[in-house]
Amino acid sequence: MYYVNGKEYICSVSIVQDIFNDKWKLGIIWHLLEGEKRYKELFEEVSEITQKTLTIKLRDLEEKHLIKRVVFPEIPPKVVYSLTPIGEKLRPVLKEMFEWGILYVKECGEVTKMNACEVKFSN
Amino acid sequence: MYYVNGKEYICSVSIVQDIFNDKWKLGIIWHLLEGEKRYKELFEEVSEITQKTLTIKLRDLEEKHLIKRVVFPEIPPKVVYSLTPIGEKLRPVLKEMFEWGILYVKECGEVTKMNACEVKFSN
DNA sequence: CAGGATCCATCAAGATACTG
DNA sequence: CAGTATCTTGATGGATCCTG
Repeated sequence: MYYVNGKEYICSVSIVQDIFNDKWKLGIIWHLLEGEKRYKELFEEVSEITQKTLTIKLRDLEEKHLIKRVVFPEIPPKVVYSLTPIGEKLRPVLKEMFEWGILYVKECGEVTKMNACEVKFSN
Repeated sequence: MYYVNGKEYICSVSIVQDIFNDKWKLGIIWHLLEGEKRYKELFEEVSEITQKTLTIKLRDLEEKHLIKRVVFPEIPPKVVYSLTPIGEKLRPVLKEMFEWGILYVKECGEVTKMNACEVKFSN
C-alpha cells in the first residue's frame, strides 16, 4: 500500500494511472522530454490545448513534483518549465508507450502520412 | 500520422494516451496479465468497479483488439476474458509504469502497508 | 507573455434495480 | 453468472474575455 499526494494506492501502477488519467499531461511530459520549454512553446506544441487547461495541468504536474517552474522577473514575463529528476525518469515509460503504439498501429491501424515523429529515445 | 480505430493520431504515444485516458482499463489489463479471467473474477479483483462500468470497459477493450472474449454456452453462463497478442505486448509498458510508480513513491510518498504487490514481471 | 476569471457543455462514472 | 436499464452527479475540458 502506498500513500502519495494525499491518496492511497494498492499498486504502484495505479499511481501512474491516476496521474495520467487525463487528456493532456502525458503530452506535456512528452514535449518536456525534449528539454525545458516556455509556456508559449508548450501552448503551441501541445496541439489543441487551451491556455486555461494548460495552466491547470502545469500547476498539477508541478504540485506532483513532475515538473519545475521557473519564473524570470522580466517584462514581458518569462516562465520556463522543465522536468524534475523523477519526471525525467518517466522517459522509459513513454518510450514503451511509444513503441507499443507503433506495434498497435501495425496490427490494427495504418500509417496515413509519414512524419518523422520526434525520436526522444535515441539515447 | 497514424490512423486507427477511426481516429487520427500525430504520435504513437497519443494512441496509448487515448486508450488509457480512463480510470479502469489499465487495471483490467493489469489483472489480465495474470491470465484469463471470468467476468466475476475481474469484477472482484478490479476494486470498486461497478458491473456496468466493467462491462463497458471490457467491450471497449475488445473492440480495440486488446482483449478477447469467449462465451461458453452453459447454464449458468461462463465468459472468459484474455489478452490478445497485442494486448499481451502491453506487459513491458505496465512494467515500466509499475517501476516508475515505485520510484515515485520513494521520492514523494510513503509505503503505508507492505503487501506483496503481485509481481507480474518476474519473467 | 503568461496567465486569471467565468460560464457552459459533455461525459465518464456511481448508485441502484432488474434479467435471460 | 454475466450482464442491462435508468437515473444522477461531479469533474474535465471548451469558449471567451480580461490583465499585471
